[in-house]
Amino acid sequence: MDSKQIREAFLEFFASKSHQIVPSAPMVVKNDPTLMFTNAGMNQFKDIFLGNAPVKSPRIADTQKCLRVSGKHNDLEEVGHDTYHHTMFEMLGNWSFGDYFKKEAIDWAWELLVGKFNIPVDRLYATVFEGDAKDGVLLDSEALALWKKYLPESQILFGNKKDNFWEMGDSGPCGPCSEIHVDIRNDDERSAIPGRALVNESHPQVIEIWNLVFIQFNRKANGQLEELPAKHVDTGMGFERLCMVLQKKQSNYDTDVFQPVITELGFLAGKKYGEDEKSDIAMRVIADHIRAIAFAITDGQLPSNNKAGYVIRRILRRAVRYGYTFLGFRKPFMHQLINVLADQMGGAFPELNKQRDLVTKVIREEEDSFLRTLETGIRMLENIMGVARKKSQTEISGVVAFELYDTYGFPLDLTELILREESFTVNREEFEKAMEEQKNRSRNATQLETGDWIEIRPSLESEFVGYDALESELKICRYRKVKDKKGEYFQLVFDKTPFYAESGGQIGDTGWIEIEGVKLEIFDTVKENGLTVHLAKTLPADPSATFTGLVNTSKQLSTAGNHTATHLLYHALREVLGTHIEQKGSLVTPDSLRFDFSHFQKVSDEELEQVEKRVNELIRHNSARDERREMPMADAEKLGAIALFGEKYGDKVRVIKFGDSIELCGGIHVTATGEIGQFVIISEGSISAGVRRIEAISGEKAEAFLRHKMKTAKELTTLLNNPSDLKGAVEQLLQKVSALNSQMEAFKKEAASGLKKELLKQITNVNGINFLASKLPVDDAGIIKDLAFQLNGEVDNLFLVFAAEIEGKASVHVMIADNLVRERGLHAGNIIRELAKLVDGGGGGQPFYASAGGKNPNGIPGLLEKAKEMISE
RNA sequence: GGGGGAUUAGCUCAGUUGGCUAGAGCGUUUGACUGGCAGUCAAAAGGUCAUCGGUUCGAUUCCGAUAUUCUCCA
Repeated sequence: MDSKQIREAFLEFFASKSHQIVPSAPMVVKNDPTLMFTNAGMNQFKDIFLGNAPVKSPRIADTQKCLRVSGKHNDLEEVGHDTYHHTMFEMLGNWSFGDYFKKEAIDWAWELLVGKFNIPVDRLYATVFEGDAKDGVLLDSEALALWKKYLPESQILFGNKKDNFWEMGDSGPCGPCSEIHVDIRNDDERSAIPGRALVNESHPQVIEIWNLVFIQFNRKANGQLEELPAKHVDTGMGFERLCMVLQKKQSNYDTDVFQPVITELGFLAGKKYGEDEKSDIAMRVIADHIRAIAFAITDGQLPSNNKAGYVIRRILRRAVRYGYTFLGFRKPFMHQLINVLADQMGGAFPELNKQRDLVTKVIREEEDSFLRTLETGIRMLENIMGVARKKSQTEISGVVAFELYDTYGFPLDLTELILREESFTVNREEFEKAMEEQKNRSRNATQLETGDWIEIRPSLESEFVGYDALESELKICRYRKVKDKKGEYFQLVFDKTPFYAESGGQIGDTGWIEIEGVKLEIFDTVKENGLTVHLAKTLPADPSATFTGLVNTSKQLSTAGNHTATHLLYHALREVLGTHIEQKGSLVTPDSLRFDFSHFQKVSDEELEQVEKRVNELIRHNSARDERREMPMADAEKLGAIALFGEKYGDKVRVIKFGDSIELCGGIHVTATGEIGQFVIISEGSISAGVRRIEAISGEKAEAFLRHKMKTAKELTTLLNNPSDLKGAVEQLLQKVSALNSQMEAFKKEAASGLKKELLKQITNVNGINFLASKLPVDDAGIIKDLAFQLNGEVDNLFLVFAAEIEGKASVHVMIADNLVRERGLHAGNIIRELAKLVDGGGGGQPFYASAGGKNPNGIPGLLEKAKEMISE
């Protein structure tokens, strides 16, 4: 079976057991502060497990794109070195939400693996939770009994809390799990050492393939477990591993999931996979990472310099690093693999095919930029080695290596590699120490304490009523205190709320909750795991009372205007530039809007003008908002509604339509486009390869902006005596200024040359030196400097002192011919320090030229005298 | 969120006890050589040294803030 058939077989099997098959959620997670990427199949159902969302379908199965870069079983730096760990992988899973439990989960797992996939029974092992005294949980005898139906006891193992008890976090739903392991070693090895001894021992050929989690408890913040009323099943089977087992390979990378990319890579590098351990590792690293990067980008996460985007950038750089070191690539190469990848996986994940060009471009750009970073690092390393050589050291300080890594992003392994070639070593201990310090600093800075939720009344979902009202009666269901470095605040959850939580680029509402004339400020509203959480500095006196929630209407109105304007902008962009425009990001605040979209060139001024004009036209059409809150996804698609890549949508979606602009959107909008009033584009630019950003304003802000512009223009017109052609008048003015300037330059030059002639006459011979000391009638230090340099070029053996009064202060300059500096040991800097005392000032400079200033211009005559005395000695 | 860097010509970057009339390479323009192109040589243009404030006689350089950006950690 090839990988496509395996994926299909899994989904078909569970469909036949009345499971609803759902698409994979995006790999990039939104609305969950604890998670950046989907790292397990259950992530998209977290809301349901937490009880924040209702069960839509009791039985579900899917294949889920997951990304793991850190965690207890996974370290980015290890991926590629073995044959079965990955950054991105597919997790096949089946779920029961309060429906079937252990019996069906185990029976079906068996039916599929043994009955359908024909995995030999003697190669399978199951683990069962042994119980934990501290938690007061007994051995999972139910699971044990079920396994005994299929497996001899010699193939059933008991696992402790670490291996066989699954928890989502410090608190929340949890329960025992049962893992299925498979032994794919050859018969000789199997008879030498029983597979039983190798289960959970990180053996590459005795591996866990499927984990069946039985969620039956809820762990409270105090650590206690309570039995859940509705029990769930959550399973996950690593797709790549399954393919390895079924295709009878010894490595995930030997399956048809990775081989096409590896073959292409070998072609590009001129190497064959399987001939050299080091280049094999590099090829595995790249084959793995290219998938992670490509899917992250299609899910809307571009590489960037922080958060999730930075994780993607680091994965890409790791791959480039391996290609650079072990495959000899010196030019971008990763982007050339996208075509093969898209051909192979675009069927199951169409988003990859659709965005092939963008992915290629973005990766190429990133590769270029990292190769530049490497160049800079290599240059710096060469300097460092040069210094070390001079001091005849052979060890480079770990602090220096750490600086290279920490500040310039130059990886330690490359540092060591390059140093080794030149017979240097690096002090690793110092490096580790510096790293440890950095980690401690970060940890201390991110202390965040969250208290237990205090429940006032039970609630399943907090109902959002803000589409219809900006004011509503509400009750607090639960609250908790959160403490971070800056202070503490409270998170409140209401039974229903008119406050819009930050989502889809639109920032959260602010406002108040009021009781008997007392107002409590809500300073932000956010979404956490599908729950709308309101932030307040303090708690009300009686949290159990009924309040009136009041949204800050003026702010929200501006926000709504900007949000609708964003839709119109998107629409206009597609009209003017073409339908290849895809939204890549959006920020809607009361003050402005920001819209990122895919487009491969700069948007020209003409196009920008056209877009702006079109949006204002759409505003004047005054199209009324046509809102459908519960439209089935299929109908929305038929309507031609625009959806976002990387956004998770339910079966029922909200559709917002203004004229021909139709989008899936949960945000707040004006009732008709006319309310926006006005739309002005402020800037257009690039934020990454193939992605442009437009910033714009609307409504009152736009009006104020234009008024200000007009006022400026009007003031200019007045200043220029009301010319009929303002631009022409300014041009004329500029011309005049530049003509005057050059004239003035000429005059100045003439004056200076007159002055110069005069000064030349004043030169006297003192002690064989051509001496000149003069107070100049000049008010620009630059001219004095100029004169000094000119005279120095024309007169030999020159020693000159110039002084002038500029804006009530003294300015003094000393110039000494080079030969005098050399022969007589004169130093202008030292001399001027002496002289400057006479004008209550100080100064300095180089041996041949120095300048000084002083507060007392009356000292100038004395200063000039003193200069002569100094030279006469 | 915390730490460390960077911001100098169109681009890539130099520029240390604070004072060198701020430089290099590439690119651009012009000229010369050449039948033409490529090329070589010569010359020129191009800088609010990110912004604002402070220290100082004097700041690209030191200090502080802001913006942008890179990088590491969480």
